Amino acid sequence: MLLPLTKPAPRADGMEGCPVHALRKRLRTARLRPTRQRVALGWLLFGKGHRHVTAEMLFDEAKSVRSPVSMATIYNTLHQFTRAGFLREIAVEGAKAYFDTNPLPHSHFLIEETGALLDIPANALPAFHAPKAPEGYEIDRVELVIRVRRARRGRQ
Amino acid sequence: MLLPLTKPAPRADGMEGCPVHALRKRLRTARLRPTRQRVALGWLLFGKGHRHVTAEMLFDEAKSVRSPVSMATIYNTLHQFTRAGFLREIAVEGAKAYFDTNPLPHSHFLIEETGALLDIPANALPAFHAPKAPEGYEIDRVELVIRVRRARRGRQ
DNA sequence: TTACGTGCAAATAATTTGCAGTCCC
DNA sequence: GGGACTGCAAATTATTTGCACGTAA
Repeated sequence: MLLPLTKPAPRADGMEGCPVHALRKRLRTARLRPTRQRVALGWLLFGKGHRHVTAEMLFDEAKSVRSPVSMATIYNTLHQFTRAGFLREIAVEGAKAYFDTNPLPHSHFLIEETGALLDIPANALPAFHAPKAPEGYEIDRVELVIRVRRARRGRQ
Repeated sequence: MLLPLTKPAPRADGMEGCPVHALRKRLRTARLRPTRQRVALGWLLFGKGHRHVTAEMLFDEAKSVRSPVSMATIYNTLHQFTRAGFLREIAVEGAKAYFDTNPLPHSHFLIEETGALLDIPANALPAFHAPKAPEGYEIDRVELVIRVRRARRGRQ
């Protein structure tokens, strides 16, 4: 939001600039018909650097650019994009689900006052060794969220 | 649940055995009147090793031991206990909130198939250095959840 | 043409709230 | 006795579903 901490990383998925035709192709590859709604949402999601969005944020954004889409379609699309590997769903607190346009494994700061998410730059987080999974289980993914709050009196 | 991975750690909060009078005292210290409902829920929560419960689990348990408590009271009590430092709320996926009777910082395995939480034994997780918080912010807490799933064909 | 998509409205799920009545100090 | 607490039911919030209609291939 206000913090310069996360200069949008260059996209690792070959969708830079994301001209509409590339997006349509990408949708087709995922066996998703490039409908007006999906293209509009894809454009909003992937058109400008990585983002963390909620269904509601995307709904409002679509409306504000005159491509209104129903909530049902927002949810359908977010889940289809997630299944296709374009997005990653992030479980934070509360009922609200976040979707991250960077599907690669990485960690987040959660600003407690606003509920905003911030990528933690890979170089800011020393690698750590995940523990062995319990007997009979295997690790699917590691979710690290560091909850931060405004420091009192500007220190820290 | 079935896994021997987490032998309930000895309680660090002086509530071993948790005789009712100690619980009542503890509630009073937190400026919570030791009502029938709060004592019953405290007994269920703290009476036997550490646990990860949802509001619904606690509701059902209270009913099953013939101390039925309304959902509103379950939620009130869980939040009051959390504010008092007896519990820690854990944000996992989905709308459902978990409350951990171990309020000290520690991490969890999430069994994806069942949604069950498992403490990660401190010695199984090498310490790692948290990154510096963004400018103007300070770290409140670190939440690490390692999502695991059944390994295919018994291997790991 | 026709299977896939979309939008609406109603349904769910988890949680919160308002308030009349109850109980602890 | 009086304020803190509880229970009920209705309200909220986030999300899902069912189904008639629309639209891309």
